[in-house]
Amino acid sequence: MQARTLPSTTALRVLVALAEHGSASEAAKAVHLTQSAVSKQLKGLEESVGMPLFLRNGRGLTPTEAGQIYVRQARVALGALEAAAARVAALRGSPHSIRLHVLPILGDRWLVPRFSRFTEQHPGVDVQFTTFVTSTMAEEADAVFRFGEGHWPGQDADYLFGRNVALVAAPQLLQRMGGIETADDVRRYTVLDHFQTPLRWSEFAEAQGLTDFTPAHTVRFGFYALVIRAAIAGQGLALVPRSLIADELAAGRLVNPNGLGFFSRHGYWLTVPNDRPPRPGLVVFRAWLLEEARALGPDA
Amino acid sequence: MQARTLPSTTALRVLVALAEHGSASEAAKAVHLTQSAVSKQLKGLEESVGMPLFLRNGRGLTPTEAGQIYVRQARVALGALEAAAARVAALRGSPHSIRLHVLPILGDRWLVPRFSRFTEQHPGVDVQFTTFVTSTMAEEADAVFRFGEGHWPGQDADYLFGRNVALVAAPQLLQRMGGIETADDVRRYTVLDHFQTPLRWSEFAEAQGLTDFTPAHTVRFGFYALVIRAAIAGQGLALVPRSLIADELAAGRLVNPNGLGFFSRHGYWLTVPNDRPPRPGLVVFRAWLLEEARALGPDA
DNA sequence: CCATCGGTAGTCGGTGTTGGAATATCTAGA
DNA sequence: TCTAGATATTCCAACACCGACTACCGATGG
Repeated sequence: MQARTLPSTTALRVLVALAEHGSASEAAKAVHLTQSAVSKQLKGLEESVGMPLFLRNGRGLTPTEAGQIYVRQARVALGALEAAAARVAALRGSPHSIRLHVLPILGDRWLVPRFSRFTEQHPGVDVQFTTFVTSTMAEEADAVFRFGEGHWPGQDADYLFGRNVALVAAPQLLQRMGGIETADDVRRYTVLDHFQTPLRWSEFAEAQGLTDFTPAHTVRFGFYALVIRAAIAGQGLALVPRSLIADELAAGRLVNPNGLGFFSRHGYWLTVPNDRPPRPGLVVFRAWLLEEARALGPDA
Repeated sequence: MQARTLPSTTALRVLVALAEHGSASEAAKAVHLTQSAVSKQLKGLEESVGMPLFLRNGRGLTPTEAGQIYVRQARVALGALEAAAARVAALRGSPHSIRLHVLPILGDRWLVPRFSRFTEQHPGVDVQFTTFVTSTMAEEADAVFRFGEGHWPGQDADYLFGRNVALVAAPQLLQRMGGIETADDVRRYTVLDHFQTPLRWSEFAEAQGLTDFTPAHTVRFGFYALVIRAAIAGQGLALVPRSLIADELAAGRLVNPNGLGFFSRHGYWLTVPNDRPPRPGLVVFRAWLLEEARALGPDA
């Protein structure tokens, strides 16, 4: 009943990772493959589809219209599979398995890098991650990472970090555009934004006492990873939680002119439904997570 | 971000085929693999999930609770991929590619066996099948096979066949239970039914002039293939369009006691949306299809 | 204009997966 | 117990896939 062979699941993961990271090299890291493999997966997929899914622009990859369609559907497909795994795990009801719903940027930049330490300390706890959003996903998870002000009905929320937001840019951009001394200088720049956290720039303007804040140009992205990527590429200014870009600041790929930034009302939280007793594994995980967050310091 | 490896897409197709056919051997035919490969795919899937997905009862396979969850989600995943292919094909807009939405039983038993003749005669037409139902699927298809009375708003419908319904049973069952002379004898039997065409038995009773028709027992299935399979296995009586079981009747695996049956108001139709001009390929396909249907004879 | 840098594409070889054929095993039913 | 019809297993060949490496391409900066 099938005309051609269906794409493999790794091809789907590659596709989604490409869309989220905008580059084969970075997508490769995310899916634990090499750039070569990612490139070939994409090529194979494009051949089977019969048209290009991503545009090569010498500076990364951007999805074509067909690519966007495929990415969206790949997300649905992968989400379905994760949901199946989650529901079956719930069926098994092992008290030491927990299901987490993680925000992509948080998983990539913060949780995964330090998660190996947790598995070393607690080998008995089986943690299942999920990053794809399907309608029922949030309810099925034992704990959900969320972005917001800390109030969600029916949820106990523990603050992790993310309120300390820094204004960052690529050093070359600042050099070219003539530096940033005060917040007012920001007006001359292109600013980079994220669809789902659109309040950042108005919060920034408010915190800096700026009125009539209208940047020269705004570019929006669907994924935070792309915002960071664009900032590194010198495409504009970004507002990013400091803890997410510690590496880039240390390496000098991004700079924080004059220490400009602010404390946001919005941050990253771990939420647990308060209508059911927490699983034993979850208690352990939450304790570990909060300890890791505390290690970032009081102003994270 | 993924704990274990995700199932391959062929594993998903195998899973769905298993659920629809209830047997590894038949599922193998449906997905164009051998029974051996199907068995191994299932085993691999169960190992990665960590619990059995199907119960082996010596007479086929029936899904466990976990299996049902996985089958449902696999269906969603495969549907998403098919939708992606369909939407991209629409994007490409090749006038000679057409997208069909086929009922599983019709595809398996009627369309696929004779479809090779079509591709021989019309190599230029690229036909894409879809059997999985996702919300938007029916709208995206250029033509849809439907079961009903022939009236759908906004659709032009051509009758194919399926109104000539036969009462069938396995010969051993009749032998054991003492044969069926008149429709009245049916009351003593277990009858097999399909969730989505529940009117068959009441139509039958009405056509035979039976009042107070309450069979000894009713067993319902989600797929018509399972109804036929159960009938062959001697689990009860079934009402099936004659054209779908010509092979079984000819081979004696099923018999039609006393020629009992009736002409239903419901049959199989090909419907085409009447709000857009049909694609060139579709015109060719429809003509071919109606010719094939006419070849079944006037009483099909 | 050229060198460099950061990225993608292609080639080659080893490895692991997968499917088919044949066979063993199991179960229900006579 | 025997048989028919199903599933499970074993062995093997073919293939897909990944990784390392190299080639290549475009943008950028001197």
